[in-house]
Amino acid sequence: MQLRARQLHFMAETTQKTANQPEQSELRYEPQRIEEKWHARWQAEPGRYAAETHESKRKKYYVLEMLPYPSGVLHIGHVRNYSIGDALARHMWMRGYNVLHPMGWDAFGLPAENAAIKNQVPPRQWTLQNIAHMKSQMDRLAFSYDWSREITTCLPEYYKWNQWFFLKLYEKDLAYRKKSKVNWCPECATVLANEQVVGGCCWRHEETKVEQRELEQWFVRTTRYAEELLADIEKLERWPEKVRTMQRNWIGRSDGASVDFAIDGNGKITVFTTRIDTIFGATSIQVAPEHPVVGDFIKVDPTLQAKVDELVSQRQKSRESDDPGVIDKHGVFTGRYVINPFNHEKIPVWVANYVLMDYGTGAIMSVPAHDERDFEFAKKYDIEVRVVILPRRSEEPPDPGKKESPVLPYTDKESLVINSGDYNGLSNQEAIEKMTAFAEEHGFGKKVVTYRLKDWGISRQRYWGTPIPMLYCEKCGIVPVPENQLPVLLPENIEITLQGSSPLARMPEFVNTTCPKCGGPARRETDTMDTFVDSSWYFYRYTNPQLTDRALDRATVDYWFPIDQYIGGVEHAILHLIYSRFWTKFMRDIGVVKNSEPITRLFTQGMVIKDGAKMSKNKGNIVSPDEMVARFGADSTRTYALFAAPPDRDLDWQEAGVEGVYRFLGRTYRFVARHASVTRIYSSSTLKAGSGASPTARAIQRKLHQTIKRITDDFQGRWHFNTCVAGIMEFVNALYAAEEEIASGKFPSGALADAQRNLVLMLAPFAPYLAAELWEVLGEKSDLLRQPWPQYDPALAKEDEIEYAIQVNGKVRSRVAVPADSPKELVLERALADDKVRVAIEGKEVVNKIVIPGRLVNIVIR
RNA sequence: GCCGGGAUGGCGGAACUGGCAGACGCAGCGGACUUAAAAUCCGCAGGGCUUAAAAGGCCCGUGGGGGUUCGAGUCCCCCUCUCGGCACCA
Repeated sequence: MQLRARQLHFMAETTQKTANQPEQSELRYEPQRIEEKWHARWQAEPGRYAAETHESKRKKYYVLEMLPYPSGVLHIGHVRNYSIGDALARHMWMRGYNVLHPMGWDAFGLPAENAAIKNQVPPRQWTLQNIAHMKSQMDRLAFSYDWSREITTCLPEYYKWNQWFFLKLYEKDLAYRKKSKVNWCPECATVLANEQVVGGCCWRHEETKVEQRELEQWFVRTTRYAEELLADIEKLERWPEKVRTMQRNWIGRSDGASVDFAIDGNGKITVFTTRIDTIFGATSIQVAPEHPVVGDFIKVDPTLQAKVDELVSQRQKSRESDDPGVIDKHGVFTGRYVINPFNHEKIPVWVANYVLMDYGTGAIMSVPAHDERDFEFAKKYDIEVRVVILPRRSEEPPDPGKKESPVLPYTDKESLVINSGDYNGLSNQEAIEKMTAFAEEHGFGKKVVTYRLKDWGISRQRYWGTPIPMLYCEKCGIVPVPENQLPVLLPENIEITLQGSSPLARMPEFVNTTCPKCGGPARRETDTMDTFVDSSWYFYRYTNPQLTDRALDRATVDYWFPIDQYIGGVEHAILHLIYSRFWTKFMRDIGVVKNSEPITRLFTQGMVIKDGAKMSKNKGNIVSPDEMVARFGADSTRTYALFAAPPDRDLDWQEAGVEGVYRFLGRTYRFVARHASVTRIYSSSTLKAGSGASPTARAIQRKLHQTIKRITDDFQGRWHFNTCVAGIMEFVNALYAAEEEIASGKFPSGALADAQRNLVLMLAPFAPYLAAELWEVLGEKSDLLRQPWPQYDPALAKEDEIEYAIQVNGKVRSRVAVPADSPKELVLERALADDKVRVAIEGKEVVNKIVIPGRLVNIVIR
């Protein structure tokens, strides 16, 4: 507080001095003065960043940064994310696009409940306070958001539509209720989605082991769209390959067959396999401990129970071990047998700890010769290893008795099926086709496609979320809340604890209601929705957030969608982005939108690192944006966030680096302010090459157009904003180098005006405050945001003369300058005439001469 | 284990399609201005050898080893380390 007061006092002094003498060389760059002045002006102009309607004649551009959780304060990671998006938005505005650049709040979620318990503040109040503060931080950083479109997911105006969409999901049989084992985080006291379990622990509490509980849950049938979600990844050409791969793996399609093995006695066990071609090599069947058949077997042989329990506890232990990767394989022989439908052999049934109940059928056929896991298991329990496939037709079959390792997959065309009755001599692919057909024909198997993707469990036993709009009536069963009764309001004034069931369940006035079907007593669903529901479709709502009679307006959505550019952390590569893609497809199928994918181009920025570690509260290496803004200004903070590293890479935050950017902005400010009087009078003019104009001025102009090209290209392509900023620095350095001539008055005024105006325009996306100030200093009244982006002119960027490096055998021996566009012959002639080159090649035989236009000459001698 | 990034001066990074490695910035050193300091402005700066010194010259150098090429930080093969994701998926 004290420091701040002193700072302000000091600034007041200098401000007065410079205001009276703007041309003095001791001009100071005072970001606080400049930024507070423009901040006040812009705050008084709320419509400043508003997009035009969908009837606009301009081409649309929808740029979006992932909406934050209102935790209380912005951190540097946010600043980086938004600085990238804001630079792009401002650039696109200047390019004449109708830009949509909205912001909102992912405002439901557990931290608000925790804060409520800790500080005795209602979640709503806590959340809204945080939002107000973070919004003011964003404004201070001059992020160009259209706040008229702001959404806050915890407000009924928004979550009403979550509920409406849920009813639609239910109508389409895309939402269903089932009793299931769920991941339970004791710390959160709630259920976690599979996606929220990281290495057996809660994604929020990395130290907390997840438990299994059985509960009635609402699920969304994401698996119905598994195939389309997978196939459409191919269309996402402008997404990072990394994210596409992660999604492909997450969906995890595998093509195979199910095969029924008749149990010796009665019943059957159905296995899933991708390698039916190896079925003659199956020497046992393995089932998951949870497989229903295990219960049946136990009824017959109760002694089995204890053995299976032991197996399960072992698995639990392995899961809790530090290295969850490779666990020991354990198994229990059930004493029972099944019949292989292909060779009618009797093979044993085992219960194995590595077989997963929730993938495939929970049962596998074990082919030790051709699968590493099966091999390991077979060796341990002394089960027969039978080779049924050879990698090449030429190879001799190995002696199975001597085998020390599995023969492994062998899926190429050269493979050869052996020891398999009628199928001997086929390739692996042919065998798969024929065997599957045979199984289908005889009714004991069929072609099956399985996915790793599971349905999305959305029930949360928490208070601070969207109430699931369903009722339970004694007579009618599950009844959806009628649409005209939405929203089901989340009650206020509730006592929040982290114990057991949902806080809502302890509120009779919420729970007890009447059934809309029969009028009898009914209970409300007391679980709330996973907050990923809110973020699955929020970006659509930005197109028309004020609508009260429907979620979206089709014409408006069709105009803005898909999102042209989405920017956020890679940590959302799977969850958020798969749910969002799913939701879009679902909305398309109920006619709410027409597009099948929500996002055209995705950009995932790198993490912010400090002192070698990811910035986090735990590590105590948090940098506060407020502090940076107070010390160096918002412009320096933003520009540094872009300058320190390319946006897709991790960024090492160094305070000295921010100071460096601050110095650069100061240099820019002083130069422009010092020579503003010229620009205020003269209009910009361009110099023609070879017109006898000042060579210094031509050099500046050349550098200017080279810089314009560099930045313009980057915005459209690689986004290496670090080099864009470096380019502007170089340009400013060039202006300083020419300052003596400029001060002397020999420098053409029109050219100086041109350089200054364009410098400010190029700066505008990165340092909006300084750019606005300098624009005004240059006597401009117009809004910089709507100024056309500088036009690149190749003729003006072109060098008159090019310096070639002259190599002899690949080593630079000399340099010669030749006029640009010199023919190769001339360049070579000059190179060979060079003294140093002559010395280097004297008495040697020149075997090759290579001229790379505009770059170098390489003379190869022997 | 599998799938992706990455490794370049004291530090962050640049070199976009194989063509002068180290742009730009930080830290450092020297100078100008100043009574002085801060601020500012100008300059130097990968390592080594040669030289009284400078200029100049020579050699080495992009995690390690090999290869392709007139030419490799960039392409190919093998390896090391590191970060991120997934992990018994049948």
